[in-house]
This record gives sequence, structure tokens and C-alpha cells, in this order.
Amino acid sequence: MINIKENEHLSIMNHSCAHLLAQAVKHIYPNALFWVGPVIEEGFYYDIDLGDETLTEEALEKIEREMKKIAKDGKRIVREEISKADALEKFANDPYKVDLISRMDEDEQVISCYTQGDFTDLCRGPHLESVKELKFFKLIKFSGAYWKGDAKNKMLQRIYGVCFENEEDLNAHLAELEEAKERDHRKIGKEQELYMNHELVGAGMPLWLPNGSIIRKQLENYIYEKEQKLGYDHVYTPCVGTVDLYKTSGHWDHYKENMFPMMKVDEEEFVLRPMNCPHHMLIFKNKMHSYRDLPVRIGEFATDFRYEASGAVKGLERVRCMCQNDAHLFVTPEQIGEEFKKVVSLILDVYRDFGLQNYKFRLSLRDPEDKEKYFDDDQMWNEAEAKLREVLNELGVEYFEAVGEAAFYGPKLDVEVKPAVGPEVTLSTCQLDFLLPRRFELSYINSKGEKETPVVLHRAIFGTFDRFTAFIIEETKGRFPTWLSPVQVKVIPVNAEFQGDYGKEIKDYLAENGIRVELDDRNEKLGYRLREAQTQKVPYTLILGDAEKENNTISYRLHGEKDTTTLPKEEFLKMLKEEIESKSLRK
RNA sequence: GCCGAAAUAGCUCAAUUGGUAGAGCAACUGAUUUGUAAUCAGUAGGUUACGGGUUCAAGUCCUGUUUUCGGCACCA
Repeated sequence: MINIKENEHLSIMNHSCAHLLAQAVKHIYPNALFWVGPVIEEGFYYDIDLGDETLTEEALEKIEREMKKIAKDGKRIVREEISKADALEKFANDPYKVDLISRMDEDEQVISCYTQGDFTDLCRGPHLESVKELKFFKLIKFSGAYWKGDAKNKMLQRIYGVCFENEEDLNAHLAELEEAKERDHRKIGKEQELYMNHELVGAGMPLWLPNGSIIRKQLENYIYEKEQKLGYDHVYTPCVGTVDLYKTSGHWDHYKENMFPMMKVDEEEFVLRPMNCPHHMLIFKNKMHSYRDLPVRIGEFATDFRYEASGAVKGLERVRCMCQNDAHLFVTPEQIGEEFKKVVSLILDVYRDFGLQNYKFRLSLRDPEDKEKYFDDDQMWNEAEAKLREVLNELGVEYFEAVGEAAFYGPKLDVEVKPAVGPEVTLSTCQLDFLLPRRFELSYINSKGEKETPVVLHRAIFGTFDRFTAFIIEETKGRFPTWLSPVQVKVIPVNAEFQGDYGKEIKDYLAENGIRVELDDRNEKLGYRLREAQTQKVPYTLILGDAEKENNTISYRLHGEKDTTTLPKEEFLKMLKEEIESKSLRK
């Protein structure tokens, strides 16, 4: 997908198109007031106050027609510079413009306006020469959006659109949007029976169906093995904790709003846990630790519950019940860098195994101005942030910094990915924590025989199994590598009557050797059964006729390919097993 | 949570201004016995998400709830 914001000409074009949109809206809704209309990666939008009016699909079409009309008329776009005082006077009746102008820098005394025909908008520019250059655009969608992005403010109407230089690019873009819907994990999840939801179970509470459960189990086994080799100790802990546990950790004060409400049993107060840190802190505290034991790495596939806003839940990506691929690493201050490095290396290793390339590392730092949101210890923050940067540079990892995105208790490194539909989400995370060990009064004995407080690294490589599965579905478009495929082999005898027994024999042979195999000996034509195997995206389809039966061979066809290969069954099994064990990616 | 939209058979969708809820696929039964993406015929399948209201009459209009979708906000 073309990133419009990064292409200078397209960027200018889309910005001018945003103005064209505003002009058209003004023609149809004379009382409309305009906030801002920036260019974004996928095009542009404009935030508009329409008073009591609400938009509809029809209104959007009408606006688009009006835009075409204005563009065809072909007025020039004229820049004019006026003083701040003049601007305030000119836009005196527009509270949004007054707000914008009055918040501009003191030294910015000249303000630019752009006029096209009967419409003038405050704007830094630059713009196209004329609106007649705008020919290939489309309004995509509309929605509400809070003024200044603050939920305490009034909600404006936001219209999204996109503009290109020619029809081909526009059509290609629209086709890509359609294609994205096709690989949406919610669509594939339903088609391939990976998971379901039910309103009686509740929003954001997915039920993993047998097919999805196979994938999840494979992911669990995969990461468990990796973590074992890296010295992690896996544990099981309860999904509930007392309120006091979360008061001790501090989550009760900072996170209560996002937890399911407290439940009272007799006189005790419990909550469903939203994270596992407190439990793992107590496991660390269960015995004395020497500096020689550290790092201690406690891992768990832990089910957590978070009361996500109703408007936020989405498929397997944003849920209220999730399973974290969680671990807490207890380290000495000196070990922070080395251990952080190991985590980042593990992330890179895993992403390589899955062939993932479209992700970004985000180093989330505190906003030093915001004393409310962040644990107050300047030295701790500065040292920790410097340490993380140092390791990332050492590893040569590309990353960007996000001020104000850190957790309350420390800086973190997140991996951001873009789902088929919707904004970016965090997959992997590694967070530094100086606070929780203190709150739980954790200690280890250092080399001088003194008690010292360890530092904790929270980390989740897959993030949650739910979200990672969603992402893998979209990355593979439902064509999972063989090791993850719910069904790895489909056996189809040409004729059930003549080769049915042979089909059963082959199926049993593969199943006994640990292959996930299904036999389709229904009384249907070969083409019909083959088609179904293809639409289900089964990696290997075996076709067994008289020739195969006589020679004790199998003929296989790879998903998406037309030709078949004939092999003795032992050779096929050997090949398949190698592919599965090496976790090969699909070509 | 907020601004909008939507919910009809297992799935994908129809159903003029309010006037007998249909189709394709899937399922089931039978015929057909198949060599690389859909064989034919028949059968069954619904309190139109759930509650309340308006009306002679509601899938359709009003209203509450739930869920879903597009965004926004949130994401210790």
C-alpha cells in the first residue's frame, strides 16, 4: 500500500483534496465549521462540526459529487498571507479557527490562507495550483472523532478520503482495501472455523474452535520450547487474586477502571486478574535468592481478563479474556542490558521463524513533563532509557522513540504491527520495572552478603496468543505453514469403492505417524472434493487412484499448485515430517 | 465509553409504499461410481438477535437491551 504521507506530491494533492472536501461540505451544509484536515498514510480526513446534522452514505455521495463539480470548474488555489491580528478578525465568527490561531507560536506573526473560488481556509500549505488537478479521488468513510482527540471534548464528524494522480492508482488502492477485508482474521476465522463468539458468552470472549486450538497449541509448544532452552521456568497460577494483592502491586489505584468489578465472597474481595506480575513476584519471594541465581525467569501462559471498552473489542485482536505469553525476569541492575538484549534477540529470532517483516520497534519513553502519569524517579528513568537505547543500537535494530508511551513504572520496547483493518497494535513487548520489586519487597543477596532489590523485566514475545494468532492469520491469509495447519493432509481416493481401502490405509499410516490428516471418501466427484480441499487451504492433497494403489505410492498436490508428484508413502512421510519439524514457511 | 451503521435458515444474501418470509451453498435422502476447483433430483431447515409499543396487519415504523461493523477515545 502506498504511504501517501511519505510521497511529497501525493501528500500535497491529498491536502488540497481535503480543502476541496471542506468546500463541498460548506456548499451543502452552510453552517458547517471546520477543524483540521491533515494528510495521513491512507489519504486525508477533515474534522467538521455539522451542528445537529449527521452524515449518511447518501450524504457522502452527494458531497463527492459536489467535489467533482467544483474541481471541474477548476478555480485556482491562491495563497494569501495576513497578520495574526487580521486573521483573528477575519475568522472571528469561527471558534475553531480562533482556537487554532491563538495557539500559534508567538513569533509566527504571518498566517497563510488559501482561497479557491468561494472558499477560504486557514492553512500552512503548500497546495496545488488549481482544484482542476483533483480528478481521481474517493471519499472512503465517515465517523465521529473527538475535538483535539480528547474524549472530554465534543465529537466532530470526520470524513476520510483519498486522492491519486491517475485512475489506475486510485483503483489499485481501492482494490487493496477490498483485499485487506479478505484477509481480515475475523473473516478467515469464521471460514476456517478457528474461533467463534456468542452473545451469551459476551463481547470480547472468543471461543477457540478445534481448528484454532490446534494452531494455538502449536504456538504454545513452539514458544515453550524456545523459553526452556533460554532458562525460563514455567509456572501455573490462579486467574483470580485478592484486591489486596493488587493494592500491594499498585494496580488497584492505577488500573482499576480496566478491571472486571470486584467480587465479594464471604468477607474476602477478589478480582479477575488483568495481569500476572503480582503472582510472579510472590513466586520469586517464595525463597531466598543469591545473586548467583539471577536472572530468575518465570514464565506462564496465563489467562487474564481486562474490561476493554465495548467499542474496542475486535475478533481475536482486542479481547476481554486473553492468554499472555508472559514472563518476568528478575535481574541485578548490572544484568539489565544483557537480559534486555536476550529478549530482543528472542523477538527477532521468533519473527524470523514466522517470516514476519512488516513490524516496527517502538521505544516507549516517559513524558518528563507529566509527573502524574509516571513513577517519579528522574535518575531511574534517565538511566533505564539510556540503557535500552544502548542495547538497541548495539544490536543494530531500527526503532523509533515515542515520548509519553511508557508504562507507569518504566520504559518499554514494543513491537507494532498493522492489522488488515484498523490501527496498529502491539504484538511483543518488553518493559523495565523498578517499582514492583520494591512494592513486594523483593530481594536477593549480593556478593557482599547484603540484601538488594532486583529489577524486573516484563516481557511477552507473542504478546497474547489471541492477538498473535490473529496476526498470523492475516499474514498468511489463512494459508498456514504446514506445521500450523489444522489439517495438514487431505486424502482423496478417486473412487471410494475401488480405492477407499487404500485411502483408509494411507490415512491411518499418516495419522499413526503424527500427521493431522483427513480422509474424504464421500461419494462425490474428484473435482468437487479437490475444490473443497483447495478452498480449505489444506497444504497437501493426496489423490489415490488405481495407479497409486497398485504401486503402493501416493500422488500429492500442493495447495495452490496444479501439478502432482508421485512418491512412495514412506518418502512422502519423510518429506512431510522434515517440513513440519523445520517449521518451514509456505512458498 | 462516544459518533454512526447493522442484525432475516449453519453460511452468503433477497423480500415494492407496513399486507402469505425466499434463493444459492452447506445438511439430510435417493440416483450417479467419478483422475485434478462445484453430477442430478428430492427433503428438511425460521417466535426475522432479545424485550416493549404503534397498527386491522410489523422482517419493515417507534423504543429499550444485547451483539457485530466503521471510526474516535482508551490500551498497567
